[in-house]
Amino acid sequence: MADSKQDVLEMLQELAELTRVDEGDPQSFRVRAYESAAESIAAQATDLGRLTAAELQRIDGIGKSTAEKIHELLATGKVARLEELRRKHPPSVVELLRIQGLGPKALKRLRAELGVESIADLRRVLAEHQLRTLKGFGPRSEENLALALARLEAEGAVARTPISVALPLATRLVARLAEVPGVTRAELAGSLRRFAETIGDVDILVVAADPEPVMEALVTAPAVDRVLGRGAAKTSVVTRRGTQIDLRVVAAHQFGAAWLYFTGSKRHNITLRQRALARGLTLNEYALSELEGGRVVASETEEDIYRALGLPFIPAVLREDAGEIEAAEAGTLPRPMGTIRGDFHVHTDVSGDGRSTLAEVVAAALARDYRVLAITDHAEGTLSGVGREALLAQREQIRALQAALGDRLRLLHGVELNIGPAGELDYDLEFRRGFDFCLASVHDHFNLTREAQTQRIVTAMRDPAVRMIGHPSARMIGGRPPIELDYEVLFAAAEETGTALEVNGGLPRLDLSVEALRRARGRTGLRFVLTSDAHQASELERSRYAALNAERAGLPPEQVVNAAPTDDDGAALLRWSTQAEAVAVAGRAGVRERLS
DNA sequence: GTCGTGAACGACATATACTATGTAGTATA
Repeated sequence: MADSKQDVLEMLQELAELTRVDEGDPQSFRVRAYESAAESIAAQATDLGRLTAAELQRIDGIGKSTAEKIHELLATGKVARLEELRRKHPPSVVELLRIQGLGPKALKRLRAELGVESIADLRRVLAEHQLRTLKGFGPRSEENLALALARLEAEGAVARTPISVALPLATRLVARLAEVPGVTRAELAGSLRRFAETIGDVDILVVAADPEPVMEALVTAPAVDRVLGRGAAKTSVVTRRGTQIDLRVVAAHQFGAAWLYFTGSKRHNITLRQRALARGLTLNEYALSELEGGRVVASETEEDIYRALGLPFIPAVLREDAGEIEAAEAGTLPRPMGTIRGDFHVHTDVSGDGRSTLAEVVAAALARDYRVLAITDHAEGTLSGVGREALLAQREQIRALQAALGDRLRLLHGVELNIGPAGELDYDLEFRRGFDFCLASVHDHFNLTREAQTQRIVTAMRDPAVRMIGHPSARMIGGRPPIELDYEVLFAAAEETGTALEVNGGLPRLDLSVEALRRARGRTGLRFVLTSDAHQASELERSRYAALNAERAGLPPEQVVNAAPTDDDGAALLRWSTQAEAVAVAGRAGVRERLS
């Protein structure tokens, strides 16, 4: 029953969608109830199949009716109410809702008054100019629907954009807008600022007295394909590859309120606005003001607004209405990661896919004021890997460089081992022990069973030379799904063997994921390492993304080896890396004794 | 649909921009 949760989620989401069509009401409370039930289920870690109806109903947002539907689904594979809705609203009708600009109310009227039951019907009605005969519709509605329909057919389903694609695009656009004369500030907002793995659109906020040249700069950007809407306050465009960009321009004194609003999440905003109302205040994207009289209480910075609502500042990565507002009130918000003082997963051009020389990578680490740097090129088991001689030559190079560096930066000669399908590792134990630092990662055999995948990694953890597991799920956001893993077993083995787990900051990876890291919270024996997995010197900055990912999960900094508090100056990290060397030489058992 | 209060019923997520039509739908966080 590994996928029962996914089945239930899909059932609830389909119920919500079909009920929206059924009721023709964008504000339906029934739809909202299904959606909120789905969110509660999504947050559940336990296997739903094991829960009784009574236990299900104890979950917030799930009552008698939904509990029964879940049981019905798990027992029979079907839900009568869903089947009924499916008959009433066939896929050809539901598909119509994907047309931009066509909502549930218009859809209901199109069906009732013009008999539109499919995209083909809609095309016919548009061609015969029947739509403009309906009250509330005119020639422009016809024209726009026809355009939206053509686009939908050209593009198919619009997928969400992976952060690895969206962030570089958004960064370029922000830079372009920042250069427009009169612009005093340009910032990323929305789900990108919250560091979501995939994003629906790019949100950008600009401060300028005159919005006109800013809007003009956006609509004339080379990547822009078409303009969805353009006004004095906001403009929306779509790029050639189908990513929507929303731009807002505000006055400087409104920046905080606007950034807060535009960053979201939507649910976080709604909860904040409710909180404002409870205090006799109202919050919109321009200001927090008094309900009576409208006097502005705060608007210039996000900090001001949170303070006026009786809250400390909540970092953008936590704004999901997943308990962060309550935690802020109680003073139990997770603390941010400290300054990163070292990296333990870095490639040079010794790896087939590496681009920078050892000297370039070391120079970049020095520029970042790192205390420790582990060079970890690929072992021979992967396509980009190298044999013993190349690695031994690299070791000589590193030792010589270390002598020149003195104690400014501690260099570790490491290696990224490949974990075979049965947990086998490159070289032999003797050779592996010769490294200062071994991390081991999965690079192939992605389709084994959950038990086999878990076992191969646990086997690698038990190797005396392995100190860290790299990108444990091996996923690529927007590309390859994660391998199946039993995280309970994985975490227990990591604790038992003292093996650290990587938080890989490479944007296609972000592995472990936020979801997996959340499951690790509370396991105080687990240790994590933020890494860049850099393949060129400039990519060392990706460890910052790893930090954002860890913060998003609410991971305590003390469980993260290389995110020590700023006043520590890397001393703890040096101890840990020295310990790593000890592990490589002495093996696990000896170190456990020394640590205890 | 769920939930809290009181045992059946009302409340339930806010506030705004843009567009096309002439008040309301759709969309955004």
